[in-house]
Amino acid sequence: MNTPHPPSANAPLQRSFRALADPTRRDILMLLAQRDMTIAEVAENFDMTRAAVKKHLTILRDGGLIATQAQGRSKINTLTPDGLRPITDWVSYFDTFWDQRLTALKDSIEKDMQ
Amino acid sequence: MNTPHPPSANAPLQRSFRALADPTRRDILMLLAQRDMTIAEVAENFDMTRAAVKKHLTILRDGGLIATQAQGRSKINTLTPDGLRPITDWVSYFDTFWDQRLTALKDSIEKDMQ
DNA sequence: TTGACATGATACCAGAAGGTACCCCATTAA
DNA sequence: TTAATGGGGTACCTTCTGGTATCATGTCAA
Repeated sequence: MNTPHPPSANAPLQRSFRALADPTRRDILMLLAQRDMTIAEVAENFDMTRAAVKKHLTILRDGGLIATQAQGRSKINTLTPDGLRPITDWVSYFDTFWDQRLTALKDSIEKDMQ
Repeated sequence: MNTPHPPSANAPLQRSFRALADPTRRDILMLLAQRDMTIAEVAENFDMTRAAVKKHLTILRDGGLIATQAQGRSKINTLTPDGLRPITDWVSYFDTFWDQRLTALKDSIEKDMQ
């Protein structure tokens, strides 16, 4: 077995991708992109129990996509500004590899045609 | 329950996110970004059976991230050029919502300060 | 044709994931 | 003080997921 590539062995990255892998969680992010909400408010938008929504929020929090601030007995869930950073970073890293490969391929074709 | 947002109710998007949610599959993508490989060649790079790698490749294929071309009794796995498109599209869509929200927030603060 | 080899397919298993139900704690309002 | 309300935690269930083992299929070479 080879050593895995640095980016994918990255635990925070894994938590980010995991958080985005569920459609309900992506919906929650869209809701919170419009305004901050308490857990109960988020739960009103879904056909599942508050406990289930809470689990999703915890996973989003682990993925660094949202943050929580206590306010009295309520807890406000807020989008984290740079929460998607690990994802976009991975995508650009990947694109770099991919581009290098395409460039190398093009070069070798050009060399063959000489 | 509200109607889910269009982007997250999107089945291809879900398959893309699901494909990227596993670190092994992201490693496979990195490998294929460097050169095309048969199933056996990909499997050489991991400490798991060929069957397991095959499953990962199938999921990557479902996610539109790789394509397969038969060559004799081998099957070459190739990266799909625009495979990450659903992901990047979702991210920009999300950023749009987020930006609108930030802009609205800034406006209301400015209004309050008048 | 026969054997070797790359892949495909299926059954099966253990653990993770998404969900519910239920109970407890803290805070707020009457 | 008391009741209602927002939230946390845990136990439990079902389904999905990642993995193995095993057998079947197709293709190439001798």
